[in-house]
Amino acid sequence: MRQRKRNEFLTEVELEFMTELWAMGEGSVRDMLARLNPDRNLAYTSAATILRIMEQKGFVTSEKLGKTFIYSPVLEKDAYQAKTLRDLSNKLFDGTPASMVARLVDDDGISEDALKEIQALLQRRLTDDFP
Amino acid sequence: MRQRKRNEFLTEVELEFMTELWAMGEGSVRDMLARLNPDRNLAYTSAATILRIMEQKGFVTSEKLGKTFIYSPVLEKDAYQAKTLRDLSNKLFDGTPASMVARLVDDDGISEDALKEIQALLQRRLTDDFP
DNA sequence: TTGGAGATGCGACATCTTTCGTATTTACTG
DNA sequence: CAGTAAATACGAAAGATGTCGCATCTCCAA
Repeated sequence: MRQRKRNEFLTEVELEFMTELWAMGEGSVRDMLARLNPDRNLAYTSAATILRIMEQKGFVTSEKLGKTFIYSPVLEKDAYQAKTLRDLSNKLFDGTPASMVARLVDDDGISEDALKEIQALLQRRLTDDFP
Repeated sequence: MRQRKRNEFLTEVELEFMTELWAMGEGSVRDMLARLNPDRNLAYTSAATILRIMEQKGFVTSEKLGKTFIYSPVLEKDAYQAKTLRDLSNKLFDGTPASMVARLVDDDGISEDALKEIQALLQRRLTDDFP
């Protein structure tokens, strides 16, 4: 299999696909198409191509079942989330995660419930890990 | 001036430039080049092109001083940070900012002081804006 | 065992990004 | 007021992404 240049981050469409794959656990091209928004109108071959490239990039693996490839994520969603946050923190928040949370919390779009949830989360982390 | 298609997010290089522009407040092509890592070795015309395109996209404005354009950010860093976080939350964290903080806080790198600082900020935000 | 439905492989094309070289314009200075 | 150093404008090339059509391959049901 030809190896593609490895960019460690997913492109727009790759993230769209990976999100479904994380939710499904695994799936074929048909499974993927069934999950995409019907308005998406993506050709079967396009979806197949995208998955094939994602495999070449190392984001997914495949296993043949009958004549169909079943794709699975290589990286867990948690791990990818953490990696993305680290990258964003470095590139846009001077490498200080705290400033990232600060900005998040300052955002007008955030609800009171979300804030309270975050607060509880912090409280738990503080009492558990720094007693 | 020709208008470019507006993608509301900065590309890799555009973010690199915008970061310097946010730090400088404003600056010419020369100012930008002076701030980039010396190993970067970017041609003067490349930097000029990037800034021109950023203006076409609406990320910066310019003002002529003598024969030189002085560029300024249109969007403040805070606002762009918030926007980026909102987008990331939607695309990778099911639209729940709390899950984003959860992932962040699970990371070992964050200090107790940082956590406490955030907690204080949250407390203030909750009591001030949701009395 | 074989014909065909359905899957994969691949090349092509349009668009966007990043980079640069060349051509042109411009505003000081002598 | 002209010459020139320095700036801008523009086109092009190389690589990445997103999409699709066509060619080929492959099971399995009759």
